[in-house]
Amino acid sequence: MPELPEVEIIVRKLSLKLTGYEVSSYRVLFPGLFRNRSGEFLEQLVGRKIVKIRRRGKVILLNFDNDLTLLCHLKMTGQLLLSSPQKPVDKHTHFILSFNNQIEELRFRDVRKFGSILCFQTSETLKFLSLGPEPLEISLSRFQRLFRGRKARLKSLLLDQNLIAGIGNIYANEILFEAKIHPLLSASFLEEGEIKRLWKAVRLVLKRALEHGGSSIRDFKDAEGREGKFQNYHQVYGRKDLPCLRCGEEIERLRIGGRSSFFCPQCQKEKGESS
DNA sequence: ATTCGGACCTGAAAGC
DNA sequence: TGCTTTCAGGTCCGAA
Repeated sequence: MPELPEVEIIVRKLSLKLTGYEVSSYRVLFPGLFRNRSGEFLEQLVGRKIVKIRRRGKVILLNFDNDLTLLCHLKMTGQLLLSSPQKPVDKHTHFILSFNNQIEELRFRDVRKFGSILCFQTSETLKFLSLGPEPLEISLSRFQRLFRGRKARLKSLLLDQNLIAGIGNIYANEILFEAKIHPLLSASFLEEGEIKRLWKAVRLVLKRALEHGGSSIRDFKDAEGREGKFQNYHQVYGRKDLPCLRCGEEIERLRIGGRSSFFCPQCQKEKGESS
């Protein structure tokens, strides 16, 4: 469910609330959540303090003061929720981290169970992450270099986390609309001006999404259980057959690499060869 | 080298 | 009403 803006919203709140807290106990309700038997490290978290919580792409990293890190990926329906320990635990809650300050605990909830947590040495972190640059930090010139010599469809490249980290299906669609580029366009056909538009669109769309607290289509909730509002501002995602908000043409839907792709055939003209 | 489909899961919504 | 099909903010793997 969550892409860069949603994950960032969660991380900001967790960082504010949990930094400095000391772990008092933990509960694993669904052991499959921990891959590579990394759950064996969990015992070492008890008595340790959280020193930093950060995001890299769509990944959430909780750093503890003994060189251990929890790496969380929410995949489609994962949630990290701050909750009162008194609140009943529902059947989709798979992991709970409790703190000495007993006012709030952290619960990992995930209906579809695609999400995962790894626990390992902080210094090993880089070995687990082969992610491309951050979309809000990359310079225009480096952004241009990303697409050099790439023949794949632009839409698929935007979703490639090794190329650029954090963009998912909603924002890839919205970014291409903002940049007025057809989703089937091969990256090698991108012109200089289009790349610049794309770079600007990436920044604009992600920043706007952040300002509106992310997109809640069905599952996304922030760390305090609140929904985002950016879904109310989507231009194309989920709007098949509805009029384009810019020109009135009907929004179309295609399948590209197995993912729904929404675009305006008028605003995002297909030019030349693309597939 | 790419691209595609399927797998991993559950549940909501749409279709009949 | 109820049964069936389709679809979903992600990624990984193996087969064409």
